[in-house]
Amino acid sequence: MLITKAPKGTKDVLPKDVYKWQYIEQKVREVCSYFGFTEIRTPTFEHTELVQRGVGETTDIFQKEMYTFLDKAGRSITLKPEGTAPAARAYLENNLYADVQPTKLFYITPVFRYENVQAGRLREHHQFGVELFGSKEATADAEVISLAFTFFNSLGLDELKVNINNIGCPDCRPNYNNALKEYLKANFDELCPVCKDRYERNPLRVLDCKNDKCKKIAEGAPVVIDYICDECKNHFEELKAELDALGISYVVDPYIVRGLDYYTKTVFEIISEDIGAKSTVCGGGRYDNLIEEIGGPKTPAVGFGLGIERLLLMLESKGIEIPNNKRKLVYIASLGERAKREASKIAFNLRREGISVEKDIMNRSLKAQMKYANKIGADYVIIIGDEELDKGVAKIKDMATGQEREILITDIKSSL
RNA sequence: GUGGGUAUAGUUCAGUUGGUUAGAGCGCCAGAUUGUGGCUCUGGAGGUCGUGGGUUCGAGUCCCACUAUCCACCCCA
Repeated sequence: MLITKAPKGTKDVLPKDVYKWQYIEQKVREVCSYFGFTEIRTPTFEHTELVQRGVGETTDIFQKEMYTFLDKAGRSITLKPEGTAPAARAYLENNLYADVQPTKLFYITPVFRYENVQAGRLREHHQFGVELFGSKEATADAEVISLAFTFFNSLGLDELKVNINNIGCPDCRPNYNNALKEYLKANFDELCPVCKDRYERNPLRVLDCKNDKCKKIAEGAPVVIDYICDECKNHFEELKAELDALGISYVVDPYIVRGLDYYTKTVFEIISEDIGAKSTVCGGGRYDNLIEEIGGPKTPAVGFGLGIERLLLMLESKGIEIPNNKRKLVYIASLGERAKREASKIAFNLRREGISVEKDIMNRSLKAQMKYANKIGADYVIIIGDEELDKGVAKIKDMATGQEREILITDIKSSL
């Protein structure tokens, strides 16, 4: 029973839908090439420690959503829950930082999180992601945001809601953390056990605790953006100026707190209200400490992740049709033993010349073959019976118009 | 981790206060003058009513559990 069911939160992409994925992937590659981003493919699983250092120990992802197991040699392995840490690891491992900078990468990859399933939320989903290593400039942030923007536009999505925020850097975050802790201190005893832990390790996360009491306490808490240092403030202003210049409209949302610990300074997200639960389609930001955190040289970086399943839902809800350009298809209908054999030969030869050809492999009647040809959307049907065979001719029927004419078998290719 | 809905043919769904052989549309297959698709008509195949218990003379229908699935909270893409 269970073996005929894909695991919870996973989905098959069926032949009738594959063209949508191929179209999206094609657009990804196209737009990325315009921006000079090149593709990288990293493994499906990584050492658990990389993921741990990458997304951070205090995140939901690390604490309850990882697919982690021991391999046969006792190594702890985790299916990647996001694409940034693996890309950063590959950047380091392959010394890409030693090449000319910046390094601009993109990827399309499955990611895995053990979550409760709902509309637009799966346990395995696919992300198109982009990582720009080596630049600390706000123009790099804008480059990445504008890439996402252009990508959406290329699919016909233009009324986008881009939210941005700046959550500070290691220099100024402590100021904010202190202010926040000072604020939280009064009600420390009321906090849930998890938040008591967060209070020391990463107080920012207390702000998005699900516990009702914690939420209540967090309501009047100070906002990060009021506490950031001059450098962060300038960075933020520079980003806004850059986006203004590009004509990309955005909203400053001081409450964006991304769910990954590695973010510094810029964070942003692109929201879609109409794909079931209101949700993020694209989320990203700057992470200037991650590379160093996982053992590399201090390297500024910025990137985003974009959920392809959610993107598909969004396109559907907006009524945007994805083009499905089918190839011209020929069906060879045959009647009689000799004609059947001849049909096989003709099909084989045409296929080797780059034409899409189908023929009967079900031993059906001519009528049934015609029906089949119609159902699979054949543009032309070549009909061969023993009568035709004797004369060296075949009938060719244009399925759209219903018109039929007789041609020489040797002329089939030129008649299509 | 929390809450709610649903579970009957391949699919979308009916199924009357529990009562005999569980139905329809679509799809699939086959026929409707001998070698021709779409439209129409006719026929056919296909269901241990999610699984396991219980109540009852009798359960697709009522009760419980489990599982699956959908939706939402939270969080995320």
